[in-house]
Amino acid sequence: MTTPDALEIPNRFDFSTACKEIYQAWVDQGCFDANVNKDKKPFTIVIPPPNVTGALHLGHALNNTLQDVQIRMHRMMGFEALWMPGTDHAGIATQAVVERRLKELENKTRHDLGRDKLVERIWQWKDQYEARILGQLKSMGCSCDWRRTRFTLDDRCAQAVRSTFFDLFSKSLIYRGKRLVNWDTYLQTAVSDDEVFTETVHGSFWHLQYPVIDPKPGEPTHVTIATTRPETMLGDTAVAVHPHPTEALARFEAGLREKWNDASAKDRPAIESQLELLEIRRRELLPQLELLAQMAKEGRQLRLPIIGRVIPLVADEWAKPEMGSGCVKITPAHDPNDYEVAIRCKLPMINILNSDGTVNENAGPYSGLTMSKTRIKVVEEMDNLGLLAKTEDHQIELKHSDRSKTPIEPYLADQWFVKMDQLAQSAMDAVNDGRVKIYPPRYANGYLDWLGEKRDWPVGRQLWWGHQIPIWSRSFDSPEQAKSLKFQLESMSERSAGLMTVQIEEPATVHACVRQSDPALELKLHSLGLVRQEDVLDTWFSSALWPHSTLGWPEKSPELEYFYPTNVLITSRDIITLWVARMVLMGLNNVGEVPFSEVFIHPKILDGYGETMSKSKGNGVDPIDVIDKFGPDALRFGLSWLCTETQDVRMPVQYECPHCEAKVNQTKENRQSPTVECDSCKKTFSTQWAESAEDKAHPKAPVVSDRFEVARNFVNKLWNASRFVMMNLSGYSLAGQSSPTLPLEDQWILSQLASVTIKVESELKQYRYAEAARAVYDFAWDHFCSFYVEMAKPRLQDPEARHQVQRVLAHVLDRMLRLLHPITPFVTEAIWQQLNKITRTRDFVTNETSTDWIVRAPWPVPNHEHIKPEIEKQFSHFVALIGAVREIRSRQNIAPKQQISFSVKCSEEMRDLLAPMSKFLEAMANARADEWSDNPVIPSVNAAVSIPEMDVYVDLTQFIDVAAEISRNEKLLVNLVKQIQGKEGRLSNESFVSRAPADIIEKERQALADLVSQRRAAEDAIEKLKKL
RNA sequence: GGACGGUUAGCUCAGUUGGUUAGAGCACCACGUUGACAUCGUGGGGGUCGUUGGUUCGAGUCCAAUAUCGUCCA
Repeated sequence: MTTPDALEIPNRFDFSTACKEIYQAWVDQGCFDANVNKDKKPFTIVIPPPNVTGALHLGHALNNTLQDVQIRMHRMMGFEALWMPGTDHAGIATQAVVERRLKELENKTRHDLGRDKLVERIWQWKDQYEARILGQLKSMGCSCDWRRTRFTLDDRCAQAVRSTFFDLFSKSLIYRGKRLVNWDTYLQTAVSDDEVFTETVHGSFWHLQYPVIDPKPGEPTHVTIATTRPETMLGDTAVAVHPHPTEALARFEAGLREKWNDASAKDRPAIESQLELLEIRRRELLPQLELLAQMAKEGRQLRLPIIGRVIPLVADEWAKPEMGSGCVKITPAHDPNDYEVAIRCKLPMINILNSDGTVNENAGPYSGLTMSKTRIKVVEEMDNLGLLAKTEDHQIELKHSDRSKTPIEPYLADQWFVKMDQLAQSAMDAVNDGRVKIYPPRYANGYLDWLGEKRDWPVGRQLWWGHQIPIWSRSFDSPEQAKSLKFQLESMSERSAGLMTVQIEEPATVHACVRQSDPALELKLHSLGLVRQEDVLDTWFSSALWPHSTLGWPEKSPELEYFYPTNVLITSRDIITLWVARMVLMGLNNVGEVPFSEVFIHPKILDGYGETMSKSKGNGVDPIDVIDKFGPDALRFGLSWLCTETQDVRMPVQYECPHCEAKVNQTKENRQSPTVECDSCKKTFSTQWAESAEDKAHPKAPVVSDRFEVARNFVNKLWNASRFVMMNLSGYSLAGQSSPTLPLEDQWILSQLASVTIKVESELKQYRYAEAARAVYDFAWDHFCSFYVEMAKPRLQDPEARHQVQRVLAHVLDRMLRLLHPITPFVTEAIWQQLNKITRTRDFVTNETSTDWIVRAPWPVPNHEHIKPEIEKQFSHFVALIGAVREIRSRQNIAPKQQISFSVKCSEEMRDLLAPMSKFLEAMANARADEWSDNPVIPSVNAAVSIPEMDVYVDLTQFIDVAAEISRNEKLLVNLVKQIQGKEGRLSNESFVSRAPADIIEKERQALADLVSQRRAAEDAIEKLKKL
């Protein structure tokens, strides 16, 4: 055994070099490898695969820390713990990033490169960022089984995707339909609703007039419609009016009155004014609408201005008599509601949009103009024709593409859908009956509400980066031709082998779905005139399969058998619907079991302004910056410390100037600048936004937050406490008889250790990370360092006591390290290695030999026999006593080196308990106890302090600062009087005495008596002091 | 418009079933550095818990209303 002296262990944990070595050793030893092992129970987490769009930020760091804590804890508990790593191809997000760079750096579009070349470029990007992401995870200490690393676009995921698609298609759960697409005219692709944001912009409400063809006497010559998008009139194929406007208006009014009844007084005036407007509308507009409804029934027609097309006036309930002019223009190809009307009324559909955002030949004279130019021209022309009735100002909620920030042009396109009815129901059932538990439970609402809508899932994307839809199609003019092709396909051997399935989409399109990549079959289909669908699948389609595709599905692999269902999914709340819900329903559909039994939703990390961190806002923080400055353990402990149940984490961040290390607050102004000038040294540094060579020439400033200082300090404290223990273990041995009764302080720390062990485990199992971190922080800092280690110091000098105190120190340190290992893996491993050099037997409860690596050490099992509430209570007398003495010292400004003495008035039991601890009072407060008795000699000049069951008299004969002592007592007196008044008031309250529980009343009485005696003591003291 | 969450010390946050004087870290003040740790130690000052009303012997905690901030879904 070698015991290091102070020089051998530095007084700082050098995380920058140690962590790399430790991590490599863990990997080399296979510490993170999980294998099918029937002797152990599995514990599995699949990582929420980070997008390969860019590097990880602090939100990912939080997410992955929380997972690693669970994995490491369960691994120590003896589970076969598998953390499945991987990344997500992230469809449009990644393609958009690569396309943008292509444009910026080479001034090329994706069409210049072509599909294959672009996809190749994206793979290069993916390789680069995947490496960066996995590197970040490793720096954080994530204990993933890297041998199993997967990617949502790799071959095995592709197999899972095709099998799933084939299965759903065979069950008729996938179909093609019309859907309004959010067309991004800049990227020339459709973007999903989730990739769209709305912005209120200033716009207008134009009232246009369409002439009636051959109006009869008494009939209007024009029909007025109002629109915010006049250019779409070029695609109008009808104008609709409600078939029964009077009834519809009455129903609307009834609804409004009902709302008035339920409304609060504040909201009523608004409804009342609505009702008034309704009355005017009834008088002035309704007769006209009735007339138009009649005309619609008669099949009257209108002439669409500019284009000259004859369009019908139709009766349809979509036209709301309470809205606008009561009539509505119908543009089926650019509005989903109009599309429905067109289906009901059998109207033609005319698309006027080119993919680049210009209007096509259907737009007549404006063909080739952009939509916005077309709008101006249309309005001008309508005005010239005298058909522009009026123009109103109007605030419009305009959709924009999140990727390109340009306005969305909506139009209807063919789209593949997954039918959600049964699938959604299965996922709702799983949560309702508790097979999947969501923590915190309130998040189940959003999940259930969203699934409850059972909206079909549009899965096609007009992209090149993703899983291409495995369908080959051919359209015919007549249904007979389609049927004949279907027959031909169905007689092929591949169909009978279950490799292909065929369906007809009305009226005359044949779709063949192919189960797995099969060039020969594809060639055959091609020769029959079938062409593969261009679209790729929504990125969430492959993500939805992640828990089982990573384990080998569709094969019945041993891993799938053993590790599935996984135990918990840890993620953030914004993808509960997009991802969590879909994993549940796909898991149930494909494997027949839920993918995980628990879901933990953790808080989000916000910046100093309460905004979510994101790369585009420029307020993201690279966890590597934090690791470089504070170390990975501090990052992890800090994030766990902040991970409370209800609060998002607000984290103001600063640039750290690379020239002078001063902090520069990150603000809304500077967070997107490529360079920033330091407030204090006035030199310039660069940021993540630096692109030009000139900007990059400035050194880059890391972005950090002082919210990690708590954790950094804690890691340092832990390191140094361990260092102290190790420096004092010479002669240590676990062997040898210990005294039959341990001294109070030993029993106390062992009791605290057992309690904190129970608490940490139970909190972590409930995903209450902050509580667990706080519990272990308090134990390590306050209980172990501030008291136990301090009390160990005199005992280590005492040959009689040394052996015993070493045993307890080693035992507590060993277990504390294991308890902390899931949260702070590196520093605990580093200490463990040092400790192993001194001794391998440290746990006097189990007598076990310590493991080579703490990562493989057993999770500490609390020793319930050590828990002694009465010991903890007794110890609190000591804590109170030392506090009282220290306060007097401080108030009297007595130099620390100056010893003082005091007497204690207390019971015999208390004397027997505390007198043996006198040496600690000398060491910890430089105070000597002269006497412990029920009637001590009281020093002539003293400061008296009353604490529970004791009166302490500190001898101030040599030190008295009368003024300070009077002021201390007066302050105390004020406080006491306040409390006494409160208690007296309560106890003299008849209803309190008669209704409150007896034990509460007794407690109050006791407390009051105590306070009164303290008040008398303080008053006496003041009186005496004033005489001095 | 709907759902959910926040509002407690200068800042960032805890506060379990309602029960002594509402806690922590940072910041602040005073004192302290010849071996665990100044990324430290000791002590101190500082909040009546967004507002209003209610239930109760007793409310930061339960209920209602209201203000305000945020998130998600329409």
